[in-house]
Amino acid sequence: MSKVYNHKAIEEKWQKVWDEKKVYQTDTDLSKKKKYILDMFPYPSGAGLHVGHPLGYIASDIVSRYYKMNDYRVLHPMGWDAFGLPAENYAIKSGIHPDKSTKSNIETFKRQLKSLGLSYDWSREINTSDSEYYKWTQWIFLKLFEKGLAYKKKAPVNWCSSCQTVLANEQVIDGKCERCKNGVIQKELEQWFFKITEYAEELLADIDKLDWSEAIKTMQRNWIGKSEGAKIKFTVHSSQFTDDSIEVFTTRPDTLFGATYIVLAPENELIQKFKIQITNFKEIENYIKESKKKTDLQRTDLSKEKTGIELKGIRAINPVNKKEIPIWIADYVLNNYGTGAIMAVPAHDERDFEFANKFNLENIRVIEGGELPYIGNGKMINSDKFNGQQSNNIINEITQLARGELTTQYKLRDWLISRQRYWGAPIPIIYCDKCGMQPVPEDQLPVELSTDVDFKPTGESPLESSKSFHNVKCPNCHSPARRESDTMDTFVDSSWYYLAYTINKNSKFEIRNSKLIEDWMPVDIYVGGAEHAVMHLLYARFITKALRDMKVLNIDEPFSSLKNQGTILAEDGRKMSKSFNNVINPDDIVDVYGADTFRLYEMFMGPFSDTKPWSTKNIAGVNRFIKKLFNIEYKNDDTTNEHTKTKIEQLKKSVSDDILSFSFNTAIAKMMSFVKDKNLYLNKKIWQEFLIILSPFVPYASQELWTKTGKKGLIVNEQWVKVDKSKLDDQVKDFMIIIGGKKLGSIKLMTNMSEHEIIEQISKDKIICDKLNNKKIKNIKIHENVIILM
RNA sequence: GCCCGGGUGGUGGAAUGGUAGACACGCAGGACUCAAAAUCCUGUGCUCGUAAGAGUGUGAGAGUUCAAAUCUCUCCCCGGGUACCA
Repeated sequence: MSKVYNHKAIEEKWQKVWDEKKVYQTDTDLSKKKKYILDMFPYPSGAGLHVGHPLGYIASDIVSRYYKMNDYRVLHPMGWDAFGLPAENYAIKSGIHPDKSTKSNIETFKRQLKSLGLSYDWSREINTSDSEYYKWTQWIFLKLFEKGLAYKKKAPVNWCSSCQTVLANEQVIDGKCERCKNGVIQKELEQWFFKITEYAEELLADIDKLDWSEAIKTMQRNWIGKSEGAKIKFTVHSSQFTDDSIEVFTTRPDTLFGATYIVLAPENELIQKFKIQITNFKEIENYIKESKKKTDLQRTDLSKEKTGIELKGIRAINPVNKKEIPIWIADYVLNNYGTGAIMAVPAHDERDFEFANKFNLENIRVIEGGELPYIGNGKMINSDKFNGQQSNNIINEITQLARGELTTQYKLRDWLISRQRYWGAPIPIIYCDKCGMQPVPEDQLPVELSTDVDFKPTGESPLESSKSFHNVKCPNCHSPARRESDTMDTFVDSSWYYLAYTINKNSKFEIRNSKLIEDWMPVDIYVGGAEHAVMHLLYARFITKALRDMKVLNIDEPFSSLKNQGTILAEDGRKMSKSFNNVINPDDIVDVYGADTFRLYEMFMGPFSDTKPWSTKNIAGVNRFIKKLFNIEYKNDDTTNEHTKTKIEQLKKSVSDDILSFSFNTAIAKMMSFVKDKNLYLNKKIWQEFLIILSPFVPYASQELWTKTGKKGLIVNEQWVKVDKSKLDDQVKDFMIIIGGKKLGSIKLMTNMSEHEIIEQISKDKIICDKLNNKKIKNIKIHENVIILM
């Protein structure tokens, strides 16, 4: 009679034992090698845990358990990225304070995570909205401010004038406000920035040191976007006397003789400077107004029709040939890259070519080569003394001739951290009429969020409405002053959280000169979604480097290796979303099939990093596998056979390898194959070894089965299996025989045979000889399991 | 648009230059059962064939190679990011 697998009883029983014995408390024995295995912490949304979250958490749990059983001290913590926009929007709708809703969401998340049997050390839990945490977010801001790495400048925001509020990009749908459907405009505000561009070169160079996927590394390189080029000044000529000029950035100074017009970004401040000389200024102003309605993405879309307008009344002079050329403004030029102005070379640039064609602008070819626009290198023509030379060899000389300057330009922009929102860490700055901008003194941190705020949009940061928050004394002269009411981007909170986990709850958190941080950093394995490929990872790398330069940290990079999980789609192949009504709640799966089945299913679905659809039907397979384990019979003595010895050694080796390479789906397939092998002769020792291999994947069931074999202790405290390499190889293997690129068939051979013996064996094989048709074998080549006859 | 991935049976996937489809779902047949469920056994890419077998097959097209799902190029489709969602 088959035994019943009662997942609920098993899970309840062992969860209690784990809690009581505190088995997942971090081992701090410094004589052991360390592994810091970290999940990207979740935003505790009101929707609760999504099946996509645990994909990464289960994977990192398996790896953590593996390292613990291999005698490492492992730090494997979890916490909450608790600040953010949704809680605030929810507060506007429901009147429930973000602090309250966030706390209740966290409770739900934590219960859900615990039910999955994840081996987190919950004594190290962190919460970014806790003032003890954001005190240090603010401290980092002050340090950056002190070093000149935090500064203020004007920058545009999405503004909805009917809601009187700043909108996130996400809240702007087709240029309209998501809530009231009115048009959104760009409005300039004084905002705080972090000077990440100061680290552009190092952020780029150190990518080479990282054990991350090439895809993510390439994305980071492209985002930083280093390009070598030149800044060149074009003198502006008008009816009035002027010595003004427009500076452009170009990556192709070699094409200077082909520059037939200049284009300024609509926001370029030079336009205001030339106001008097420009004869069609009204039209220009209209164009600028229109372009403020578009995002950068819309503006630079190559497939969209180009727009622009000429600045009449002024002309620019090409410094190399003194030719007078027109000046235009067009929104395909962005103000935040380069100098906000370009020289247009329609013959050798795609966008300029399209623009010139539309507005009938001149087109001069200066490099020989393919069809126009030709963007490659080649022999110079129409370029005076440079004619005949190779375009890529003249860059220096032509830049000198134009009195330009060779420079390096990055696409990376400084990090805008101001948010006109409530639910974030307040920026610790005070404005005094007498003393100006004053940082909040360190001993006055944290600057706590006040609770007497109104969440209804008024056109100002919600904190402006709080008198207790807003009105303060100047730390310098003690006269009445006002507090900065913007809060920080939540990416600031998540740029340093990995440091906070290194401190156990008994010690007070102290970021400065912390031995504890030094003992654990850097993170050895960082696991999370590829949606964070650029921004979060780049910001965290920047903060780490900045803290290193302040002598707070002694590492260059926070995350040594990175593993990205793929997205889990709904059964219909679309994204899981409330609006499609296709969301799977992990609780339901755990309730019906158990946590072990849920874990095993998510790991068995497919490659860790692939996007893959959920299929509730397919859960049956892994569930049957677990049930089957409870009916496995083994001999209570030492007898076994050679086949079983080889198979268990191969399994130990390949599951270990698969865990380290995050190939959990194939590891599980191999365990399934092992169990269903009919030639297996299991004894107790081999069965116990199998359970150890199984235990990181299904911690509850493996513990139950372990106890059933008569073991008293916990399987998590066991040592990982050792591989006996002498038993690893099969003695007989299938070889494929190939001649002239065609397969003749296959032959079973001993793996230790010599070439001579192999030829002998082949010539004895009837089927192969028939196909060979008496052809003589002159030579053979052996690759792995392929024999090529020649 | 730009940057980065991906496309293999009815389905999720395996194979990273060497016998395509491991493992699992589903389906079909069988065993057990009064019956059903559960469980177990057998089969299962497609086409033709009773079978042996033959042909064909990894989004489309071309190329490199003794040999391509795998490497190169062009195209199509899908996903992630695109700087205020996190």
